[in-house]
Amino acid sequence: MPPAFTPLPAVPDHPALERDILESWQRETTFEVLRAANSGGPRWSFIDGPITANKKMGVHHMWGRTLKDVFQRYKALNGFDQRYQNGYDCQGLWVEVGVERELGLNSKQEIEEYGLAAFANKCRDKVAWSAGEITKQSQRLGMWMDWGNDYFTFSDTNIEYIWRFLKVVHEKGLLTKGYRGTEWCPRCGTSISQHELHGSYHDATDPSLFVRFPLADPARHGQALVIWTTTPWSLPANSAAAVNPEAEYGRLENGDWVAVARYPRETFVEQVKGEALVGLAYTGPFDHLAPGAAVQHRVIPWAEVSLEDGSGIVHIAPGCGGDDFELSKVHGLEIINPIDEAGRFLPEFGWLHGLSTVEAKDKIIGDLDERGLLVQAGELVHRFAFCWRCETPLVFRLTDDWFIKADPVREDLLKANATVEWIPDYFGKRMDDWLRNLADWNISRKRYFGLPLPFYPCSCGHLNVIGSRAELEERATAGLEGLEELHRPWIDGVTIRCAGCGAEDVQRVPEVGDVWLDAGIVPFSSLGWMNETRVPGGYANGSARGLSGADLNDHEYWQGWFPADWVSEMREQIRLWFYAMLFMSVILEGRAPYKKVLAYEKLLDADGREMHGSLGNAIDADEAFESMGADVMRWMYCAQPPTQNIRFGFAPANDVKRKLLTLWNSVSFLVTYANIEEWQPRYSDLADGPQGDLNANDRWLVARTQALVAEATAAYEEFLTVGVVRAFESFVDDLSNWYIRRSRRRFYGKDEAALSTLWYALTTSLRVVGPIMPFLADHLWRNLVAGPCADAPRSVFHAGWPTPNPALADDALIVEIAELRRVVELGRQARASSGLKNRQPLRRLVVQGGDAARAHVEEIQEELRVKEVVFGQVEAVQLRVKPNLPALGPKLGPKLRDVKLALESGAFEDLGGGRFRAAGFELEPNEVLVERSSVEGWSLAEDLGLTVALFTALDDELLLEGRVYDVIHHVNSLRKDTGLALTDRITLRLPADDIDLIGFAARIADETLALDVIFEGDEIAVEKSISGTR
RNA sequence: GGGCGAUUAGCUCAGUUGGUUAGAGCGCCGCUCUGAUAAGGCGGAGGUCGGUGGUUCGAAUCCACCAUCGCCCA
Repeated sequence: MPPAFTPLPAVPDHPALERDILESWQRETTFEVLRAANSGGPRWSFIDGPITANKKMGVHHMWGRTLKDVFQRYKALNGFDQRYQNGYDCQGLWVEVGVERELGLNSKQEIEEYGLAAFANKCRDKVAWSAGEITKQSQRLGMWMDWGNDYFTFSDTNIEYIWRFLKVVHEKGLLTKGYRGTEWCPRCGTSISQHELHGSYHDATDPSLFVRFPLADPARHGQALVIWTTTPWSLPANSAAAVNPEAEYGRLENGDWVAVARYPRETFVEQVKGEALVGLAYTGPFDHLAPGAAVQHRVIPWAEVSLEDGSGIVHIAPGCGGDDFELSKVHGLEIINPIDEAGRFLPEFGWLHGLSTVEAKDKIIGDLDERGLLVQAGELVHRFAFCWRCETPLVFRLTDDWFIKADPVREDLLKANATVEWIPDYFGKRMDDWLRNLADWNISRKRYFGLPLPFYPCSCGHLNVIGSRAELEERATAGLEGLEELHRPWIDGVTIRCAGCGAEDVQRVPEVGDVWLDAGIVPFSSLGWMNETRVPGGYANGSARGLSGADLNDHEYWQGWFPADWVSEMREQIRLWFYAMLFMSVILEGRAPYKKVLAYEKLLDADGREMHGSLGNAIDADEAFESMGADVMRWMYCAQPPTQNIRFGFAPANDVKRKLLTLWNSVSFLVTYANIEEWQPRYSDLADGPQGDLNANDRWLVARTQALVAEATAAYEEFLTVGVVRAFESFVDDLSNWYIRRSRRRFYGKDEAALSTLWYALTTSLRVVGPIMPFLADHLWRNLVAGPCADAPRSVFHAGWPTPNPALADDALIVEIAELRRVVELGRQARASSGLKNRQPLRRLVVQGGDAARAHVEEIQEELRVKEVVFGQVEAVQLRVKPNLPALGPKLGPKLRDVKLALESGAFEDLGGGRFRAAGFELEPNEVLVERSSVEGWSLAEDLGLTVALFTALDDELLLEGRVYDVIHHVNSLRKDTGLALTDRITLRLPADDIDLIGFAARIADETLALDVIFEGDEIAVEKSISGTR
């Protein structure tokens, strides 16, 4: 009979075995078979957050992808029917900016010159390429998804769903067009929304200027306000100067007005409260230019004016700052907008015309200096916002944008969020914070390849909002014939009839939409919300044509899969995808689109730095697959608590490999001896437990395996992979370092119980860890189970989730063995402190406490190499008694201190029976902890409630045996040094002086595989025997 | 400026409802095993648990303030 199992190499080659398994999965259609088997079962709805398809993935993407795959696999093992739809985010700035770079385009003007149709096609090509790469990488990671039926957010269907949403928003009166200030990227030529400002703040150096604004009142001739600003480019747009009405202001000898608190060492010739300055007129810093000349500059009160920095007087330019803009509404200030879309000064600013805000800085400072208005120019380092895509410093700019009002839905959003279970829960608070502070959602972007906003404002004042392609076609008056897809430039050629006045030539606004509309609509668009009939392949239209075969589902389908049971993305998605989905879902359906969210922190390099191409510390995913293997990567992600940044690198990967080696070695051990003994496993054992005459250790390992299943199940159900990893690591340690070590010799003979117990435990653990390490688990499953058992599934993923078997659980036994191991561990400590070598046998060990281990005297003897183990009273000259705090604390309260001191100082009376009297209290046995100190001739170790005492005196018999073990040790070292194989037999020569060991010759021969033992000469020598092996 | 987290051994991290001597892995040192063997096991050194106060019989744990770091917002 051929060996049942394939021998394992010394070390696993993860990448190689993973490629093997991928091939097997493909050949055997493992995933498809699993899906089919679960089809029609209970549903578990997971919605995949779309990954931006503009490049390949890095290892930081793999964390989330791993978690998604782990829980989909876990749920599949439990029989749940799932959708497995992957999604790609396909339009908007991310994609555009990448394409711009490739084409060498640097401004919106250059894009328009290049041609919007050609640009759109390039963007689409980029997405198609990236989606292909991401698919391949995800498959390599082991991710099981319905590849080929992915959703692409730039499909016409997705766009139509957003149109429909926007129409609802308009009907509810939530859509507004606003002339507002926003953060603006001058390079991209578009406003940047609140949620896009994430991580955009870096320290930057700005000028810090103190500038004179001469007062206009003739009575105050020669006097000036000294204002402070960090944005010189905004000075030509000045309308007002703000003072803190409650603060004291003073006039210096030279006529300059400043806040007194800012200049404690100066003397002032006049001092007034800020409110007294309010209303004073002054000459603006750039009144020689037309915009400034047209403004009545004056002093206004503002309680927010800080006395912590600057001069205590603040320059106000409502066209250049958010606070300034708000103040302009309160005080009716003129608004001057100095810059155009590209961030350059407008023509009416004369000599500044065409300069960028950065270029204008030095010229403005120089000009002020020449005109004697500059008091002081320094520099200041502060936090400043940059464009998230191109790193250009953002400016504040007033612009027309489209908004969805936040206030009317805020309460509903908070209520909906309260129904969501967030893991970890503090992320739920984050979402609440975000929702409470939410400003109106700026949904418009002045860009090209994105969702075309379906807004058609008519000159009659009516705003037409188109809700679908059908509606567009019905109302179109021109341009339909050129409408290839719902993207610019094609959509821009379509004009419609106004529903208000009937005008025939109403044009769409040029803006496109925020990408988070694209992603937020997914729970509706991909599931077929409000769609009457299912259209096979009907999702993949427009730009997505040819990229996917996804269906347009119908409303019944939507009802079956909405809301998602679970979604999972990285932390920053709170204010992005999670938020966008929540918002859109609350508008459309009045409830949250997901029930549970698992969010996780950030991936850093092994030293805790962010991974950046420029730092050279980024790890390419493909490189990681080939050097670590996907399982090792997945293990690292899963070992990470989601509340903590992960430190990812090659050194941590090596630690993981070493841990996995213990499992590998354990399997290898089983395979080696099962093959030698020609042992065959029975698949039915997996359900029923190992058969045969099990001893206590066997029953313990079986019970321990049941405990592993229970712990892992609980952890998976909480969506915390780290719990699974910890349970598994501890299990493998128990299996390898207790079970195998204790049972080793049983494997040298054909012990059916030992073999089938170890097989049962290992095989069950593979099933438990499969979702986390699918490759290694299936690889070993195929060797241990699928190979030898004809009636077993080929893949561990067809074996289902292990069913707990109460008949095999035994908590008492687990406690018993734990106690035994504690006794052994203490015994080792006692041995170590005695200074005697482990191979020196000792006479006697006394164990006090640890009664649960009583049945294991023989094992303790073997482990500690003592001849006798006695459970009983440890003889001791000295007792130490300590209070049992949890018992005595509540009982004695403050008087506990007295008892404790009395016991410590030895001022107690032994009442016998474990009772003591101290400080006037009688203490029961359960209220004290008694410890013993070492006695002459004994080595002692103790732990809570457990004391072991090792009798260390040696007699002749013990010394003789010690020499026997020394010889065995020495011979085996020689065997290894001379390069003998493990099974080689030898002829052993021992020194003639050791003739007194002749009584142990058989034992020595047995332990060293010696066929002959000869006592002659004066050295130990080994020689390979030619008379055969065993 | 407000909010959410974090701070425990050289490094990476555990530490359940407050309880006795605060743990693990890696690294280091020593020992050990030699039929899992280019593995395995055991022991040791190493910590004023960020700081200061407070609550309590008792605080790494609860509270307040402070410091440092990260994140979110203004």
